[in-house]
Amino acid sequence: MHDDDIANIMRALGHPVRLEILRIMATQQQGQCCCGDVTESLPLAQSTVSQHIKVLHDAGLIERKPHGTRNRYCIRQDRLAELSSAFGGLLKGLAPSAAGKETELA
Amino acid sequence: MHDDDIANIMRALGHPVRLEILRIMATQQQGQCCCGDVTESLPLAQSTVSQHIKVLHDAGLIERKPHGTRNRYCIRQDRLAELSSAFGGLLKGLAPSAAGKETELA
DNA sequence: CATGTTCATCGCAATTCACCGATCATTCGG
DNA sequence: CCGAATGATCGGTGAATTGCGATGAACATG
Repeated sequence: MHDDDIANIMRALGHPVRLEILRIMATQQQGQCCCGDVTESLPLAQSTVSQHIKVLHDAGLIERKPHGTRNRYCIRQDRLAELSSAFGGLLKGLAPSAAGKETELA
Repeated sequence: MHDDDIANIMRALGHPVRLEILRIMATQQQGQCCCGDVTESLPLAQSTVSQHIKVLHDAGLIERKPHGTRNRYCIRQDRLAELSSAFGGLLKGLAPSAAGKETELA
């Protein structure tokens, strides 16, 4: 995972409403929910919620499964895991005296 | 740490240049460097770099210590630790079937 | 086929972001 | 006190983001 990817995901997570949307999705039965469920739980217009969902989807954080007249969304745990690992790597790279660790080991 | 705080930090980290700046700071001797060091390593104007540094500083991710005619910046490891913990909590809350874990335990 | 439901998408306005060059404040060396 | 250096900040431009209501596409049902 490159900086651009990490930054993209971070930006997608960089809005309180989107964090809340993810949480709502996680709380739903079987981790699945549709746009309406989210809209009900938030003081925002349906179009706005749909936009936020799109941002999360574009970042690859959620998955869309068309199902009849509505869409089911669920969190992509695989991507969360990837992110977690990439984030860990990032933090490690920023740790004190990570400065020449690789050459030390070489 | 609330969603707003997390989102703020995520947004600060949501730009590849800022990730790179943090890395540059970490690579520097004693984890300290000044604006010029960063500017030298990036194909951006000094004012732009200064802007990005300000974003990181506003997010509380770096610390500024005026030192003579220049400013020394360093990463705030304490804040990274906080973030790491908050991020972990976020991921846990998004994990599959985190849906009624608290009521289960209660 | 007509109707209702669900939601993505399309404008649109207001705000924020990213980048730049120019300027200003601070500080060190003579 | 003067000039050079460093870097924050200002003003401006173009692009992206955030919010909204309205429209449109896809589907289920009568």
